[in-house]
Amino acid sequence: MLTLRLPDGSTRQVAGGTRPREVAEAIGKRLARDAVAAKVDGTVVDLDRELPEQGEVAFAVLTDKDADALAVLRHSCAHVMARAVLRLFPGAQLAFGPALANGFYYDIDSPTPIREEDFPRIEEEMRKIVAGAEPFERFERPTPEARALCQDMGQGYKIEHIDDDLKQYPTLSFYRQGEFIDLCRGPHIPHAGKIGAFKLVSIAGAYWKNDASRKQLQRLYGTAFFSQKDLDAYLHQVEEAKKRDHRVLGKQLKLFTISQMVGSGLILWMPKGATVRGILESFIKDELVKRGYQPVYTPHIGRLELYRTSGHFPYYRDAQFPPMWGHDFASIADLHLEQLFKWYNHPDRDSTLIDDAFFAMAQKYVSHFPFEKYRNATSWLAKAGLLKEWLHDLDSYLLKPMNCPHHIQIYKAEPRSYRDLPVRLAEFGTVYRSEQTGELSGMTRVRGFTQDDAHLFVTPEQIEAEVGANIDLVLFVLSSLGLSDYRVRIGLRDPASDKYADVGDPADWDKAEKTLLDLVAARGMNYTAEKGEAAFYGPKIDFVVRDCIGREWQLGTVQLDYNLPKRFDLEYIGKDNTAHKPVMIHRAPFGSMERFMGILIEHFAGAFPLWLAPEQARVCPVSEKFSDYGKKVEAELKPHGLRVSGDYRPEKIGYKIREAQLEKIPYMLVVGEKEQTAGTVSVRDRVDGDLGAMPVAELVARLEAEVREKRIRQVSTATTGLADDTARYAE
RNA sequence: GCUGCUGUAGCUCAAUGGUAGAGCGCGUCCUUGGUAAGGACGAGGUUUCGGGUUCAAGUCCCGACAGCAGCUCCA
Repeated sequence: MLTLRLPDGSTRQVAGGTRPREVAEAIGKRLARDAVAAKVDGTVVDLDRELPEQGEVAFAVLTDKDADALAVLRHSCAHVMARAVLRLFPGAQLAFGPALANGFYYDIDSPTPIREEDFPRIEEEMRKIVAGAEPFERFERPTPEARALCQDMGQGYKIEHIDDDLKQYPTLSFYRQGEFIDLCRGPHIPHAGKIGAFKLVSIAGAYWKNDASRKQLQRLYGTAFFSQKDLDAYLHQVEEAKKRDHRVLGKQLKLFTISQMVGSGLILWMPKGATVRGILESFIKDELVKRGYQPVYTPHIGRLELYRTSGHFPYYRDAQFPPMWGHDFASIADLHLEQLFKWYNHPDRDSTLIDDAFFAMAQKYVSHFPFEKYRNATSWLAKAGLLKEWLHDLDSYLLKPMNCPHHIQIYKAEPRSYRDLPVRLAEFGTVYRSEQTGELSGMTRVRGFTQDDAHLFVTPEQIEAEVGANIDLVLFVLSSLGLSDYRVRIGLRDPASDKYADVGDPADWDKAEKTLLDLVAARGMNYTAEKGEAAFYGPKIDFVVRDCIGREWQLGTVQLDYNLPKRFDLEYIGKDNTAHKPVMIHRAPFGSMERFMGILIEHFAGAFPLWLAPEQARVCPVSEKFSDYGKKVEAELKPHGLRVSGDYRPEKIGYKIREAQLEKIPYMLVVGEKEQTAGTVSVRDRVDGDLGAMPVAELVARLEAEVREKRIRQVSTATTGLADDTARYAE
């Protein structure tokens, strides 16, 4: 006998090996009809999976009301889509096809590429399959047989998956639906007829096993719901979310622009955007003064030697703008070195061609390069080595990819005593990174950006308090702006990755990682610890938010670093009158002004709270006759530091209101005959509408209070994910 | 960087291989008004750039550049 603990708290005795379907039938006809899957001790299973023989389990029948059921439905819909594709694209091979937070995808390798034009006929085929309402039938095979079955079906990726990841299991499960069989862990809905509505969304490339060195497959995205109504609501929500896109609003509200003449990924802040940014910067600066930071300014470039010492140059070469070599030959040699590597990856290229071009250029410029040695080198590796070595002896300047090396030099500029620590050096430091073209995105991923950066040099005893204070600072900043929809990620090193191979002592890493984990745990914060997410010099705590289409972006960050102090040989004199190594904390509560602004635009849907609004109020005279009075009101508000403008065009009041409303100006000040006579203004609130007339002094008091309190009246927190990285890998 | 899609007026978008259009915005004039769009007229284009096919290219082909979506990357 098996005891089931039902969601209502009651228990029920059933025979061992009973199926959830039978339990549902026993409970009620309607439940049996609506059942989609079941949940046993937190695990979602098919309705036909046998329950344990004995003991006691938590048991629930899942219907279309449960989020878990929706995920099952979507995974099943992925199978339906794959089945349709196999019918229409013979020879197509299937890779992975999981459910996502808002839909599903299936990675497919088809001999004839699938195009968006094919969506209607794939959907048509899917409709037929759904109408057929055939059941999803689970069966298991011993792993060698399972492999053979995949071979029979010509599904090479499934075989590779078995060989790579599933060999340790004695048996593997498949799901059959009509002629379609797929290696799959499940669970699935009882039959395809449960899929009430679905839609293919997009198609994109995706690498097999997420590895850029492997074959690129086609990833078909779709979504599915229990009803057409839910699908329509979702699509509507997606459309609404897109209206908040900072790239759209940034243009509409004249906050920023990007010019191809300046370059892609380089943000030009327009006056209104710059106003918001300026206020945010002042806000942070005020906090930093209170928290014992000292301002510094450092230049935008630095010697290559600086970044060789810090490790940035060797580690992130690809992501940096090339060094400004002091010697023309160096840039040629640098380019040549790159070509050598390319040539190595494409052995069909003729290396003598590169060499000839190289020599022709090189001999014009330089005599102290070991030409003979280079010519006689027998392997590409030897050539690359010579070039590298020679280049390494040359100095140059680099656009700074990070601020820390500069700040470190300020620390080093004077002898430090333990009495001076912690030293907290802060700067809105602008950095440049040559991000891959495919990565650039509005303000959220750019090539030049300003970090609200600071570096803290502390004694080991101070780490806990200082990291803790910085976590608090980030939380304070986020809450000041009403940003509550974020997650906390602790980035740890991945010992298997060579990214961390040469930097730092494993003991220091362990110590640093433990410190961060302990601090966050002590605060009771929810977090995920992710391997391989650490910076190359140390672990970090990141605050991650989502944009309007569901992509995740790191904003605030606090990073602990034992390594750069060693690389730069930093020290302070301790109580014992001997030199000690300080520990560094890198931190940026906003992250970058650009990215933060982009997220903030979406967060407020462009309707900034009064304290941030680039234009706080606009005077709108009812007719030109009252322009003079309007200008008088404007002049009375400005000395209070209020950002006020006036609309004195010969337009009707309705038109002026509409424009101000679309520009998301918090207050519209209507003045006409009545106001002029009474010496008042009629106040229209962006959110609440007409507030009636009031004296100017009352208006000033009202606005000043709202600014002082940094009052937030409207936010748009609902994010709609078209994409989601919490994919459930149910193969 | 990879795969796919896209690139037409300041913005959003039309235009079967045959004279490039609309709405909004902009300018001028009329209108002087009471809380989300008054009216008239007008200016505005090397259809991203470079090649090619064709009697003829915004339209078809190739390449570059840029944007979008996804993948990879992200100090």
